[in-house]
Amino acid sequence: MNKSRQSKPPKPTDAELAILRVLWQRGASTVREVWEQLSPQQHTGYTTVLKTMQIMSEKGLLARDETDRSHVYRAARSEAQTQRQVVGHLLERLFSGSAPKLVMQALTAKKATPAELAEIRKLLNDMEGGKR
Amino acid sequence: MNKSRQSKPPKPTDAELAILRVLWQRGASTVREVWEQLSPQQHTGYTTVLKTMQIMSEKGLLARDETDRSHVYRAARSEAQTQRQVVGHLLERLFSGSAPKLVMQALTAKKATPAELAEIRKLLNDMEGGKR
DNA sequence: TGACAAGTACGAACACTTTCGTATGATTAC
DNA sequence: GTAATCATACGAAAGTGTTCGTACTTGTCA
Repeated sequence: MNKSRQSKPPKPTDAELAILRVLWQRGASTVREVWEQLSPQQHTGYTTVLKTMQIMSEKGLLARDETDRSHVYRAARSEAQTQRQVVGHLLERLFSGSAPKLVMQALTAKKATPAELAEIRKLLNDMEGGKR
Repeated sequence: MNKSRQSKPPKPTDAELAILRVLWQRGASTVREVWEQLSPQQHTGYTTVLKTMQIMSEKGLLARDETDRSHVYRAARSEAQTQRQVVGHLLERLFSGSAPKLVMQALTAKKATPAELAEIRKLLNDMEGGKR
C-alpha cells in the first residue's frame, strides 16, 4: 500500500515551504537543483533536502518523475492554491473568519506601496462589479 | 535561571492559539475557565490545558498571577500584535512580502460580505488619506 | 576494468508539540 | 479532624518535523 498521492495534501511546514518556493519559481527540478538554490540561505545538507522532498512526495505535496536517474520533482499544487489553503487556515484560527481583519493586519504588518494599494482597490472594484 | 518572560515570544502553535483566543475573549482567566470553554470543541483533558499554559508562560506567551491559589493567566501580547506577527511571518514565507497578493487570497479564500468589502474600502481610503 | 562521482534509500538521532497519568499540597465540608 | 475536592507540578509517552550519516546503485571516464 503506497501512501503517496493522497486526496488532500496537508498544510506545508516551514521547511517544506522553502522547497516549494524554489519549485514554483524554477518549475520542475531535481533535488540537486533545489539544494543548490537553497543552500546559500539555509545551511542544510544535500540529503536533508532529498529526504524532505521524498517525504513531501509521500504526503502528496510533490509529484515526481522517476524516468531519469535524477528524479524530477514538481509541486503538486500551484502557488495560488497553497496560498489559499494556508490563508484559509489562518483566517479561521486567528481571525475568526473575518477577512477584513486579516487584510488590515496585512497592510499594517508591511506598508503597501501606492501602486499596491491601487491594485487592491481594483480588486475590490472587480468583486463588487460582479455583484451589482 | 528562569527562562520565563523572554525578550521575544515565539510564534504560537495551533494548540496555543486556541488557548490565546479564549484569553483574548474572556480576559485574564484561570486554567479551569479556559478549559471549560475549550473542552466542548476540543476533546482535551484538564491537565493538558494546564501543562500547555505552563509551557506558554515559560515561553513568554502568557503572564500569570500566582497571588491566588488558582493562578490567573493573561495573554502576554494583544490579539492584534499576535496577528501582525503571524501575518508578517506568512507574508515573507509564502507571499514574498507582497501584501496585495495576501489580500487577494484572503478575499478569495473566504468570500467577504458587502459590509466587509465596504470596511476594507474605508481602510484603504484612510491609508491613502494620510498620504495626500 | 576499476576508481570515482552522482544519485537514491534508509535508519536513527534530536527537538518540539501534545497528551495525560500520577504525585502532592491546599482548601472546603461535614 | 478527616475525607473529598480542587489546584499545581512533574514525568513520560506518542506523534511529527528536521537533520544527517551510511549503504547501496548507477553512470562516467581514463
